[in-house]
Amino acid sequence: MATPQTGAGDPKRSLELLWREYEPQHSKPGPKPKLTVDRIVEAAITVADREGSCFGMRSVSNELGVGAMTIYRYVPGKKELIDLMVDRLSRIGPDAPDLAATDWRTALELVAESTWQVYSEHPWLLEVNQKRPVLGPDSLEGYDFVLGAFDSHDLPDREVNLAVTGLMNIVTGSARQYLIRDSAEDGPELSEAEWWEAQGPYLERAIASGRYPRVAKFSDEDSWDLTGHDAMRYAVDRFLDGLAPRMEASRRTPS
Amino acid sequence: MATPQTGAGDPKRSLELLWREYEPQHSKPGPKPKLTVDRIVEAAITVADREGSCFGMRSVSNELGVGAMTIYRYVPGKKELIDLMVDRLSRIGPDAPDLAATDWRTALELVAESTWQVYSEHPWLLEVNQKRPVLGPDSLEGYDFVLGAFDSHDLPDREVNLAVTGLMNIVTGSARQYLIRDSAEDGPELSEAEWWEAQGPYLERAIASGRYPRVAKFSDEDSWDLTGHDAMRYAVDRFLDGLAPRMEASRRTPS
DNA sequence: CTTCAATCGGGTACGTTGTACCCAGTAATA
DNA sequence: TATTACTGGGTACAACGTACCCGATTGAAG
Repeated sequence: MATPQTGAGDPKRSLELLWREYEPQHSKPGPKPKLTVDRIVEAAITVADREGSCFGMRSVSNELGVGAMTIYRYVPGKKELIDLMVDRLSRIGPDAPDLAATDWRTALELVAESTWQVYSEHPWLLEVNQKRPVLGPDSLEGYDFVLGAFDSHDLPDREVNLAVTGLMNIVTGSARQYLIRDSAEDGPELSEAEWWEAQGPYLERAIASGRYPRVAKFSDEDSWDLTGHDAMRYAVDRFLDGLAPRMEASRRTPS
Repeated sequence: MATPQTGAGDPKRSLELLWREYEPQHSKPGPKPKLTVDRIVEAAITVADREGSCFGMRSVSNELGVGAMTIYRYVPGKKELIDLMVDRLSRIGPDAPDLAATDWRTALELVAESTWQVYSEHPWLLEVNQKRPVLGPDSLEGYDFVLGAFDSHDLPDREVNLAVTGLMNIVTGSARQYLIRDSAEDGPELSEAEWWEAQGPYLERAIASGRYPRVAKFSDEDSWDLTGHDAMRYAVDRFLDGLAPRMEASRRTPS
């Protein structure tokens, strides 16, 4: 229960794993390893997609058909494994467009949409609590990729950083609100409709009490049923609206 | 480990608890209850502030000086308790200003700042994964309070909803990035400085590899050390910049 | 006052989690 | 062939949420 955190136990080992600096060409005694870190990470992602963020290490072992403790020969612990999984999922595909060749706004919208897509496919990502930024090779490449959207502008470096961080945080924040419920409904929890049906009478009574006048004023309309994607797009759109004048002012002249 | 979710087990009981519709005036046989739900919620918040989101039910019992299972006489389970804690923390103080009497922009900035403050004081809130919106009395009152910022405007209800949701998601998203690390460092985890010191060599080597040209181009500056609050403010400011023309266009004439 | 019944707090115990530890088997080197 | 490092598998433990039981307590009914 209750969301223990994801940080890094032994940072040295964790970073070695992230940057794949291990495996001394394997001319050591002993049997050859049956697994690889990458296979474990891939299997763990599969399991997490199925079981949600509360996936168990035993499930990962099972997915790989090995003993429960075998994984620990490759990965120091669950926290480090999650770090690897997170970094893996921020890998950008080979068919990614060149953001530098695109208008800055459509480029950033594209980044937001594709990030949203990743969250849709792996909602457990939103339930993971990273104590420290992971910054593995794939994350770094993703960041580098996004920076391409600012290539033809002279926005100060610091502000570029702020803009990218802000955009990602907007997408992540919106996704958390709306996508978490899609992941791994374990057991006797109820559906969306059932929840609102149960909650309805209480809300009606509360609104009828007059203690929430402003909510009451527009509660009977369908102003409520907005999808998560709508919410994300609205926030991103307003954010980009606000960013626009600064981008235009810093547009680099083609000289 | 790994973030099991917060939803609602039995919705009926959970909602009764949220709306405090229990306790039939106590003219029943049996000993008088030693505790109240509110005392439990308060104690649980104290414990969570100290131990982080991975606080244990036994710690709450201990804080109250009762047996481990006694809490379960009042609250069906941990998930429901967390729901109550979350709702409790979105209560607005009695000294809250009247947003309707304030300029819309400063009003929304105030909302963002005070939300940030709540997260600063209770970082474990950011680690909690709510599967369904809680919408208890305090949350609803908080929402009603925020709606006051739009009183003197004619923005469509749906867009008001989108704007408020967006603002909250921006604050929450930013807070998650930067505030989670402050909560409950349990055991042999390392400090911020140690982490960056350990990560530094890897990043330098990665950047030197030339695979991240854009990151390399502005990595040696101090464009990186932005505080979480800076990041939040930048995102909120751009969002409000983008919202501004729509707010101005919908300003209600004093007639 | 006695009896009944409902409800209290406390204690014990179970299943599940991450993972520390031990052990027998394997393969490269001397 | 003997040595030695390393493998995967199994057992075991502490901590967790919580189901369950039990004696004690207190109001209502006779």
